Amino acid sequence: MSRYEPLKIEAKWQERWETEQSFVAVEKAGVPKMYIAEMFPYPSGAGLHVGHVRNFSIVDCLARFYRQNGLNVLRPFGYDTFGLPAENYAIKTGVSPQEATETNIASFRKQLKRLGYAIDWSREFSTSDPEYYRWTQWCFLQLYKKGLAYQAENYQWWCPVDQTVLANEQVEGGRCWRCGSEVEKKKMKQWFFKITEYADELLDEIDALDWPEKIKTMQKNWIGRSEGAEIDFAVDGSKEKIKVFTTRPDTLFGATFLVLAPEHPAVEGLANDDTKQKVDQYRTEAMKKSDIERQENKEKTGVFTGAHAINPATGEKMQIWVADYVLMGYGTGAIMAVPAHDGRDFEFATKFELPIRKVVEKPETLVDDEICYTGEGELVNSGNFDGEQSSEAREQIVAWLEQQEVGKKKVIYRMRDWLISRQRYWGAPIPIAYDKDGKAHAVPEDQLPVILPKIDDYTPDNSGRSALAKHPEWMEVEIDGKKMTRETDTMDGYACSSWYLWRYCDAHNNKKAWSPEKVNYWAPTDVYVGGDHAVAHLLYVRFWCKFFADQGLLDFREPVKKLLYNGYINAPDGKKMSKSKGNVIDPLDIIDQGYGADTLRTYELFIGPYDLDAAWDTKAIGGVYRFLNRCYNLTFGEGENSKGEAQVKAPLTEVARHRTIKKVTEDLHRNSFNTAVAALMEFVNELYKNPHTSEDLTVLARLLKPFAPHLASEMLEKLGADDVWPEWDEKYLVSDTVEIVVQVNGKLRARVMVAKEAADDAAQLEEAVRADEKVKAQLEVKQVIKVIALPKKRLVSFVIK
RNA sequence: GGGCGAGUGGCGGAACUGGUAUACGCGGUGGACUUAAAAUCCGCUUCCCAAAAGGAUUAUGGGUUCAAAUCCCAUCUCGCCCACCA
Repeated sequence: MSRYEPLKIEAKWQERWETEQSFVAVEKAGVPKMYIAEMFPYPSGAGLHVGHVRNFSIVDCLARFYRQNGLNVLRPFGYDTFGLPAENYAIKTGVSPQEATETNIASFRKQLKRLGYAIDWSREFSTSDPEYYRWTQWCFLQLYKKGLAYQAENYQWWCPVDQTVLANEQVEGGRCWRCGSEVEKKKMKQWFFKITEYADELLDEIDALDWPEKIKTMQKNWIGRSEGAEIDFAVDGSKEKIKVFTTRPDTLFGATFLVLAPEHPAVEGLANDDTKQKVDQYRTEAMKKSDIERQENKEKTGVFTGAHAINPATGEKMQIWVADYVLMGYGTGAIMAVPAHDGRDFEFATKFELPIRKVVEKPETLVDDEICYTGEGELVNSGNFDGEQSSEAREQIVAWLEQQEVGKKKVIYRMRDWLISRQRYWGAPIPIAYDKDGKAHAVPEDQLPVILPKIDDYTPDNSGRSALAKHPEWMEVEIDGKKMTRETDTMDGYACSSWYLWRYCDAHNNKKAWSPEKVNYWAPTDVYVGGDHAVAHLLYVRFWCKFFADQGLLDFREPVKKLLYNGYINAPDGKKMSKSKGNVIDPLDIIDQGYGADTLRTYELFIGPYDLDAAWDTKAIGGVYRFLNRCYNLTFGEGENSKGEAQVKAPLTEVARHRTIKKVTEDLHRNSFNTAVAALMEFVNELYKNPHTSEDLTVLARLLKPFAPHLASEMLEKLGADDVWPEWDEKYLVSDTVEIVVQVNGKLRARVMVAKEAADDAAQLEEAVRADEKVKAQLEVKQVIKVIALPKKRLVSFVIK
């Protein structure tokens, strides 16, 4: 008898798939397509880890499942290669990012092949290929042409360690997402993509997406739409006006002072001789503080500017203060303070003894002893608006302000435009050059790509520019006959990953970024699988999709139909795997220990629901190996461990077979991989116990193939069968007699076998159940008040007294 | 502080629409095979009780229902996201 030797089987099938180019996808008119992808990885020097394997195995399982179901499947693969780690590695070791990336990709590719993934390798690319970033630069130019790529000088997040600016999305709790160091504010001229242009659409279409609620909520929070009004407050004795944003214009009559952010440009002109020194000192100190420090101390601080504003509703003079609880980055950087109806204003007013005026009456039903009431209610002390409901007064007051031209309705977003300049070498150069007056010009499309030159010293020079600035020979360029200087910033890596899903559909087009026919055949991506980038990447792809749809280059406005967000694989102790802790599990080690790729893949799908984090269990993987071994023995064994081929048709396994087909099929449709594997295990246990047929084994192998493709292929070859996904017949799932559960006063008291015909009718069912001895004994002494017979649920419930 | 989600054996988890709680796997344990071990195969394994009968049990306390892990309310715990956002 032969033994299950996964490594041998796997090498054989991997070689065959390679030579036969088994997974090359071709557009086929009239055949339903299925485009499945994972979020492409950054190929780090550490190689694949088990977290990747989980992510990729989900994709592969679905891709193979749909392929077996006759769909035209696209399952591509690529690499997100630009980024800091390669550059920092280069600075440390002198190995160029180009070289390191190539080496890393080679090892990733080797590992991926050893996992037996059904990848269309003909479409492979990485974002640092000039032939790829040529089109990333082209995308930039399209945005530039439409005014959606622009330059602005402003305070930006700056990471002093990585020496680059960061997008808002890359600042996590005041720290750099890459290196964890505290970020600073630095005033710089930078490139932006105008994602806010699409803020409303990005927000409004979230609800319709078949994405996890968690991700949808995060995106909504991130966009952070708020509706309100912008109101002008005249400065007393000056022509100056201060614009404030408020979501509660209904409380305007209760605004008793204004507060400006320390960075607010108007502050300077407001201070008088008496207050100037104090104001300047407060501003300097506040601006020195990092955001983390500002957040740590929530005790309100602030200074009076000495100036007053006029409340446009009451005509009253109100003091103008400076305080750091007002943020320059949100709204207008100035607020009207309504201490009676805002907690923060209340705290501030109490501390500095500023007036508090109630303008919203708490509904009497509310017995709330809070002095500051932030809810809705009837307006008081509000002139003509007294007696209105606050929720309705909002509109009325705004209309009144609009009439007097001192305010207007306004919607603002928490989301900022996307800052894409990076002062680093290892990224796609921004295709812009400056003339001698410093004016920006687009590099003509026929001069793309702007090649990232090979250099020796990658260290930024501390000037706020990338290492490219040290190469004047590269920076010089002639455009339309004029000498110009190239932009030395490169693009955020997220720009590169914002369109790769479409490049997969037409990966080697050297005339265009993609041909719309090909992309519109495959895309949008039907299933996109990842465990990271909940906001940034997934928001950017949606943004570019809408933009390119508007340019007529895509027929769809949402790039991802279904998003699966998989959980992490943690170390056995539940902690994150990390190199420094030395608790990393190497997938190749597991394979080479003799378990093989099939066991590893199946184990990672069996470990738990795909969307939850799971802890690696070194022992549990043995259980999956035993299961595959049993599959092998059923097919290749000579009877020692199985009951062999049945001479007659075996009704027992027939039922189990159809039940299993149904269960596995339905489970895969709802992405319940762990229960699908469990169903296969049950089926195998059944086959061990009962005489079975080669039909049983064929079905087993077909159902097993998405999980353990090598072994399943080997089994199918032996059985002389194809891998077409089997169908179940409901007729096998109903038997002549059915088990009826009998409950008495809600408790399970008996299980009674009843003929199916009788069980299908409520009256007959009750009669049949009452005939049972055990049930009789239960019902004998007491009076039956109510009987509920449910044929469909196979249940009878008695209530007795 | 606000929002969302989750709490089921020794462990990972199953129960999809309220209807047999604890599938499947790990671990544990008993047996078969073996001189022995490994591998393999076959049992048992939520808890209480010597066994059966029986009882209890899905974080805790209430409620709705003939029937609740599932629905509702409150409390506790954990996780994630947002957060001086006007």
